[in-house]
Amino acid sequence: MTKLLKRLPVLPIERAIRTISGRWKAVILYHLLDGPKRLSELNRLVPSVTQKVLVQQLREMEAHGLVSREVFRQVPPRVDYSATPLGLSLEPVMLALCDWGQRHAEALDEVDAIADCIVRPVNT
Amino acid sequence: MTKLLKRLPVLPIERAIRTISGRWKAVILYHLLDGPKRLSELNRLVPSVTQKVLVQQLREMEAHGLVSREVFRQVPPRVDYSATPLGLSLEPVMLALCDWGQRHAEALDEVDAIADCIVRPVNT
DNA sequence: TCCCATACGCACCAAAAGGTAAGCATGACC
DNA sequence: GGTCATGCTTACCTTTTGGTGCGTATGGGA
Repeated sequence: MTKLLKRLPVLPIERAIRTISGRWKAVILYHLLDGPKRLSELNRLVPSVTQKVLVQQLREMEAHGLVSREVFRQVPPRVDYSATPLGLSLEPVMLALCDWGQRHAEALDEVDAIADCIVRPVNT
Repeated sequence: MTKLLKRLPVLPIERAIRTISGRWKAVILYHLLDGPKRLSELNRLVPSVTQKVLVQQLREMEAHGLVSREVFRQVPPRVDYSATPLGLSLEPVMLALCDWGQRHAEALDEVDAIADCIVRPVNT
């Protein structure tokens, strides 16, 4: 675990960017915003990510306090990953990033392949 | 220039993160928020960045539409880099990231070495 | 016994990223 | 001629990142 805990930058913006900028991290966190997920679930939700990188990124987000990991004593093995309150507090930031990303695509005339910005399902 | 223009992700949030997550990019953009800067100026403002990486990141931000570059016909050579309107539109997002970064440092008890979040000087 | 689902870990590798240490070009000035 | 300031460019290198392709462990069920 200490191997994972790379020192974060001193500058707050660099720090924030560092915590969410690894491959698949934003996607992973997006899926954890609406509840705990098992590794296998996340793998099914994000088919293109390799298990190795998925575990790696989850472990890193855990080390940075965005994600918590709960191990159940059962077989088959069960481990739930959840967004921590700190991780959840990233939602508006992620939304801002997403809105801007869409704006950026429009500005560069690349709207053809741009996706939506629903970060968390609307609770009814 | 085509060598620099790496395809941006389809997902808006990944796209946004990709445009600002390179080394020194946030710092560079921060300095451009309050007006055009020459390469040498930026180098003095951010002494730790190497010229090679500075140029590289500026060129990439230019390719992504965040930064514009104006070449003057003079000697010594003069090139001004400015934040584009699109680049300027990142300011609130950067502020959100910065606020969150500070919050993150507090949450992890690492407030000792955290910096401020003044993104652009207050116009009086 | 085998197969299943789950959650990892490891060895290896290619590509990407960032950095060091040069070099070149320009015109102006001495 | 040399020096200056500026803005690059290049070669080389190290480190980091993300991926491929295995392997291991657990208990339950057939």
